[in-house]
Amino acid sequence: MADAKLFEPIHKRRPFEQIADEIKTLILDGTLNPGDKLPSEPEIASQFHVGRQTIRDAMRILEQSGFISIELGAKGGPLVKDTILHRISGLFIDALKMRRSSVEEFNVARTELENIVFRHALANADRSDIEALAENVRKTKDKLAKKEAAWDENVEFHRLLAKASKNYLFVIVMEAVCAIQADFIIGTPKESTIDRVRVTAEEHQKILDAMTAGTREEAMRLFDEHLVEVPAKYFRLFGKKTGQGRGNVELEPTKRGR
Amino acid sequence: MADAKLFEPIHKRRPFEQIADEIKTLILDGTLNPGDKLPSEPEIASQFHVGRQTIRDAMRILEQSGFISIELGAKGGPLVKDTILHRISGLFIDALKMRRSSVEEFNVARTELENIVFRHALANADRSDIEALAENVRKTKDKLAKKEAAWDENVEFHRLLAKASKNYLFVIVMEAVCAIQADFIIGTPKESTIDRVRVTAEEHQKILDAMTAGTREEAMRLFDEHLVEVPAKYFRLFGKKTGQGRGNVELEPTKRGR
DNA sequence: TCACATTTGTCCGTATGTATC
DNA sequence: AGATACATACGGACAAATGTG
Repeated sequence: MADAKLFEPIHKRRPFEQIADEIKTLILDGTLNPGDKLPSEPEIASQFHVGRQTIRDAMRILEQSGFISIELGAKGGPLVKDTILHRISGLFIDALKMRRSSVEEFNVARTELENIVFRHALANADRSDIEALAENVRKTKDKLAKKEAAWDENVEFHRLLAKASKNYLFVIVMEAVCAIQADFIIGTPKESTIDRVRVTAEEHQKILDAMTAGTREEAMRLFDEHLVEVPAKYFRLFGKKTGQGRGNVELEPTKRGR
Repeated sequence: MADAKLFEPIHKRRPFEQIADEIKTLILDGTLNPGDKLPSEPEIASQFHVGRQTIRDAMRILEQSGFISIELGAKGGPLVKDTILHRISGLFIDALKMRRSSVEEFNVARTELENIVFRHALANADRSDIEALAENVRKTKDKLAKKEAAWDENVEFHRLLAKASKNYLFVIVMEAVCAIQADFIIGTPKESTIDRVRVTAEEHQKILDAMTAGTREEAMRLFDEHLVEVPAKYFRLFGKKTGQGRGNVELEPTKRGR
């Protein structure tokens, strides 16, 4: 009897939230699919019998939740597009910045998470996964031969491992881990980058070889050694001001050329 | 030379996005803190020299990103409030629904993640963490004595373990895991719930005892046994329609009493 | 190259619902 | 109960961007 749900309706759900929910449901249940174009804002507004402003608020929610993207111009408008993973990664970074989380914490968690994902990739990878990993290493080496950095390809290797684990939760978490690391890496001296990428690519090759021809233990050992820590000196997740600005705050106006 | 970043500016950053970013930066760098009240919409609009609609769009973004909440009425307005974890959890659920992820996948990932977090909690928990866990178990038993379900308290036990791991990344991930599980649990027959909660609370007590008085191995064994799987029959993450509705789609109007 | 149509982005004015005093 | 202050919502208008003829 005395369950929860007794004190639910603190405040009514706002109309633009309801509309966002309805459209979100249409996407989740497959009525609308990625690639589908939604009607224009005035069109949706008239169909829901609300004003344009309400629809715009709903569009902001759907955009921020990673369900749609909006394109400008004549053939533009709301487009169903799944960018949820990107949004999750962004919120992870925001959360860490908000809590002033340290790079040491990240290194610890990343090591644990990557190891789990690799174990599952080792157990569940099929032929197409191995092929994708091989193709990734090949592409990376091609780029390196042309003196290109190929940082993205090296990160992609880890994403492919997550995909090979056959567990979408691992895919989500690994995507966030990669995004956080990329956020750290920005600002790294470029001279060291190309060499670092080369070493990493070599290690990826050896890990892949061990996955196909070697033993499980060997593969896990190589992967363990592969997980170098992000140096603390590249830590740039905010953490300056102490925050004494309580109460109402004056905002700085933006400069907009009009 | 031929780096990435050549094809960056697909579309310019919209004014309401810039404003959302500026306010977000003020929060992240500590100029604005949780509990601070932002000026009213017209006030912010005049400070940025833009119209109210632009500010409203920015507010929607900040709200959806978990940085502010908006309160109605005279003393209302935008309020800095960190709900990022809640937003991340919501996006996790959305992502799983979008990919029609199975409950088996969730069980596998949850087991792995909870085990890691528990190992780190075991290694890093301090006196106050143990005390918080003990208090949680005590409160749960009190509620059970009064025939109340106390489901939330049992979930909270796992959140407290994540906190004890001293790693905020684990806190984030565990929060998401708990939220996903709660999403599954909705719809579970109520008769079995109260007994289930009682068993769970007993196991929590034993785990806590092992953490304080027992051996590390014993604690981990008990925790392993504690992680029962979410039965597949409670799986209710969508997955019906096949999605043949390509092209422009007619939306259903909402019924609004006016 | 030059209009033209379409759609989002933006602004203003006004009205309503809600919470505080 | 009434006044006040705020977000929410409506309608109309123009500017900016983009694709088309």
